[in-house]
Amino acid sequence: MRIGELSERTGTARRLLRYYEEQGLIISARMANGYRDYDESSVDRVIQVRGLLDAGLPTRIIKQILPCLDKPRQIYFPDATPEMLETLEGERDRMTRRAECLLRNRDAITEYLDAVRTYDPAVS
Amino acid sequence: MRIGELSERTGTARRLLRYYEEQGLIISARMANGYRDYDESSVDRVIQVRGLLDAGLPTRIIKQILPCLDKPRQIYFPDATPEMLETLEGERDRMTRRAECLLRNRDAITEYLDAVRTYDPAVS
DNA sequence: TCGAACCATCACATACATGTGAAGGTCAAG
DNA sequence: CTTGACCTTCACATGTATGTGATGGTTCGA
Repeated sequence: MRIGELSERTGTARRLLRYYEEQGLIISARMANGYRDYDESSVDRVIQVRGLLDAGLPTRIIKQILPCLDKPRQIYFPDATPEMLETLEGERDRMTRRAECLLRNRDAITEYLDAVRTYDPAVS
Repeated sequence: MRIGELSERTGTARRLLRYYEEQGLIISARMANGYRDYDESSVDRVIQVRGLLDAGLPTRIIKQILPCLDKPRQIYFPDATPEMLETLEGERDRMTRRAECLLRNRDAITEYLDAVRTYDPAVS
């Protein structure tokens, strides 16, 4: 598919799709006329990337995480250097802390909303 | 305490503490000589703020969330407008999605690390 | 009383993700 | 064959969080 369709299906500006490609987060083939050509899997990939960006990860880190998500994983094993594995461990732990922070604060918001509605049921 | 101590205890640059104050995320009293004066609760507050920033929330949103976290919550109730509550609900849901995304990807990293180590136990 | 270590404000710079628009090529439908 | 809707690259602009440094006031110990 061309960039316009991918853009619509992922809700992502064309500009950003090109940017993600420049950052090595997605890839595209090229048609004879130079247009980018994406396959179906790009849709999920872009959604993944956006989710991680929204959760505060920079493209540099996302790029390192992506190989972990390619499902038929047989390939790309030998690339893993010890430093890379250490980075991944660190990021994994950081993601855990981030998620915990989000859930903790989310629960506080829920509590607050419940309290407000108990105090004044009219506002809900 | 003065800004230097708060900076050390939270691992946050002085510059940023002033910035957070400017954005309405923390407050400080002033000493006679103009120095900022923080109380103990500022430490937790700053750590909260940093966690949320790291998880991708902008200061604008954090500012709206913070009142939910003040523990003796009796106060500040009547401020809650319906629009504010709607915003909070939206952010709460967004935080849930973010956390899920993080955990999902974290698990994929863990799986990957396990697989790599099964393949080549030497690298761990 | 001098110097070091704090503090203040202000301003400019940077990294990153994103917006926007110019200048031009491709292609299909009228 | 032209128009409009795509696509390309390039470049400049923006917002947000952060870094860095200048300039000057305060405090405290040698």
